[in-house]
Amino acid sequence: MLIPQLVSEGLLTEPNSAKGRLLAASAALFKQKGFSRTTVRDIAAEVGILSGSIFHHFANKESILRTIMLEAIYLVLARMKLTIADLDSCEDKMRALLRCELEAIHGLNGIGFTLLSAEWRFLSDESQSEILKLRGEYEAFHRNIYTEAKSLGHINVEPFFIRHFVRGALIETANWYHLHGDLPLEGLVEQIYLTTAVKW
Amino acid sequence: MLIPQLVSEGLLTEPNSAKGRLLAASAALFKQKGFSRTTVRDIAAEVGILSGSIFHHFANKESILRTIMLEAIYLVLARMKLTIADLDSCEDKMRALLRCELEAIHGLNGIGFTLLSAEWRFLSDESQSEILKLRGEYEAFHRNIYTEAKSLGHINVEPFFIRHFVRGALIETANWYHLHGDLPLEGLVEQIYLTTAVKW
Amino acid sequence: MLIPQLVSEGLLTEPNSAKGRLLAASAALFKQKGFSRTTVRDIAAEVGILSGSIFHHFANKESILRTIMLEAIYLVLARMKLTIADLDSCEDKMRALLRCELEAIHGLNGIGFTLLSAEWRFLSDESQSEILKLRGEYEAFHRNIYTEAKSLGHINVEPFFIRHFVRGALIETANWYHLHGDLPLEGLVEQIYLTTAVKW
Amino acid sequence: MLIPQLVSEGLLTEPNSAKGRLLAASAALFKQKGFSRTTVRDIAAEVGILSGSIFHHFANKESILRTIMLEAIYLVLARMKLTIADLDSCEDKMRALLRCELEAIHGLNGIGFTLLSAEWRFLSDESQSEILKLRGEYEAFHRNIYTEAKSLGHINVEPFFIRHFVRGALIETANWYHLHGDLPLEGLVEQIYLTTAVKW
DNA sequence: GATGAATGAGTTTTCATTCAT
DNA sequence: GATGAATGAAAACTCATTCAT
Repeated sequence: MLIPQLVSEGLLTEPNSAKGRLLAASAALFKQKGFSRTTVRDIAAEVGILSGSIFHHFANKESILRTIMLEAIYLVLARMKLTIADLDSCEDKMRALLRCELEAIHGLNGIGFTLLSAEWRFLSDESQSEILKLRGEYEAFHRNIYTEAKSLGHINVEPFFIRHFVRGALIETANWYHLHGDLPLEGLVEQIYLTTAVKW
Repeated sequence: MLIPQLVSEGLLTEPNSAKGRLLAASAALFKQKGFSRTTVRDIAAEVGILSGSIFHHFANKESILRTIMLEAIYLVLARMKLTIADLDSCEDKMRALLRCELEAIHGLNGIGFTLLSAEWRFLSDESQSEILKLRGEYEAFHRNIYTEAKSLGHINVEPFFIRHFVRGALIETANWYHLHGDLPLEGLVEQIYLTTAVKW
Repeated sequence: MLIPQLVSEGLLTEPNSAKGRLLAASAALFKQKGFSRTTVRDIAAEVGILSGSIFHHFANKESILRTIMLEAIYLVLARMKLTIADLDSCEDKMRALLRCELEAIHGLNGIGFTLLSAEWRFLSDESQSEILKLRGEYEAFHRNIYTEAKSLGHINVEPFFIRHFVRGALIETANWYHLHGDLPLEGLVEQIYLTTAVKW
Repeated sequence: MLIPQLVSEGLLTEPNSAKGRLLAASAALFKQKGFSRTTVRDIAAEVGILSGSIFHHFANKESILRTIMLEAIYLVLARMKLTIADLDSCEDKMRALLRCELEAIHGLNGIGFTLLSAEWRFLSDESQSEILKLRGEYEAFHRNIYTEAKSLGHINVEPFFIRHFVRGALIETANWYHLHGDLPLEGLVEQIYLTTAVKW
């Protein structure tokens, strides 16, 4: 889950470093209270330092958010590629991607994807476009699978639309689905697959 | 679109009153800049009064947001019931509801539904549960239609799941679909209908 | 208790008039929440009018307080004179005055004397000196009795001191003595009398 | 007068620290103008910082008042115990306590006790009950001496009553007695002692 | 790297008072 | 006499950020 390779490439912060603990604490607080209502003092208190010391590690509060988001996407991208790598059938890949995205949304690795949409607007314009690029790569990955699926007759709606619909449906699960409830993640994947795939 | 009946019932503020203008301006600003980055001074300036005067009408900034959201739901609920009223076929009703919700999301009437999810976390706990009640009523309405649809064989997934998926898909359209682009709203409705309805 | 004569002399407001109800409500609120934390809106709400309307009756908030205090002193002065009028023995008079002041402090007539000391500092300088004059008259009255008592050997401390001590002791009862508790007012009077009068 | 022991126990703020200077300035201003009419800007200006900086040390204005009051009581309690420590006769102790309380009331050490009663109502409910506990300890101390005095025949009124009366009389001295006038504090102590002790 | 004190501009909020209707 | 909307000045409080130590 940690993918040390990303750390060595500088894309992920070493989780045990001061900076890493700062990021983890911030992510948790941003998720819980929202970016704008989390103060740097909150974060510092969580880590056990004083607020001024934060600025040895980050230029400003926004850059903490930006780093969190960037790392989240790098992580998901890497995981997605790893997961797909040894799958052949298109249907397996579809299901794998659904599962992968759901895991990201529900925070099975790292901070949880919901932060990205929830606090998106608090990023500076530069940070937003920096992340948009990565997101483009991420979305292309998904769309490609649906394009293949369409050509094979697994779905009957344009990849462009179906990917948007599916993304919305998945993100929304953050608001009602609970990981440790009755339905295992596998089951949720199946429900979505059932809903979108061709039926007869 | 105005539904004067709601005004006379006290559920909607008279749009031409001082309070009404305050609400409209606030909603527009919240949508544009977000709740936390809209100052009461911004709002006051937009309406042409001084910031202190706002508190003649609302106890605090949060209660403006709360009022906006409450009115938005009252409005959508009313519109939904009106729309369904003279439809018979279940398929027509499903499409009508899809269209109705999309109109709400894209702000065709009143403030626009996206505000509700985007700024939800800035409501006080009390306001949140007040709105959750109304939302319950709203969701039940939708679920009922899907229950009917399931029994008629129009869909093959449990109403509970399909409603959640559809809601997510619809809300997400706020991030990519543009009202005045190539695809008319009717077409968007059809794409979602196609995606979720039974295919063969 | 009402002393209509004071009303006819313009020293007391007719309690059933709008102004009178305003005064009563204000006094109650000032006592409960303090002058500075009682808003004119609070007062207006209590009376059932809007805050703006208060200023038809009083020039400003401070003048409400001033009027309340003035009336309180007029009332006590009048009651004191009435009470003393048909008493002969000095000891009876001492006890009568103690009782009279305690009744005033515990609000047996009108607003209650504690307001005077508690909110004194919120009066304008002019109001303060206006009231100080009346207070001088009031204190002289008390001191005269103690002067007589000293010459008769009922007390063994200078009237100047004893009056100050007694006033302090009486005012403080507001913080611990309860009218409807075990000790009747008469008993409290006796305890103070016992404490200050000559013992052997 | 400083009682460094209290500082080391964390009950008193180091008077030379930023927080200590803030407290001293606040106490002086609260005494002079009252709590509600002292602004945080007043306080900040007195100390030579900007108003916002106050909130680095105190959560809000009320907590400044609370701290002042708490420290005042800790101080008086400590002084009282120190004073009594090497006295044997009950009459000496009574006089010593009278003197001790008068010194506190007239601000001979620290802020002055009058602040406690004058601004009491501006404390939050929690702060009030926090202080009430300490006050209970303080009053018990006094009452114990009077209990002893009663059993020795020095006074002829129940300790419960006499303590209340004496406290009232002492507090009221703040309104008429001046430290540097004709009567030395010792003389004032004697007058009260004379008034309350058994006479023959 | 961390501290702790302070900044300073900005925020929401308060509220007595005014005044046209 | 009352209304209700607005004023406007001042209040408390917020908080990311800076910086000397």
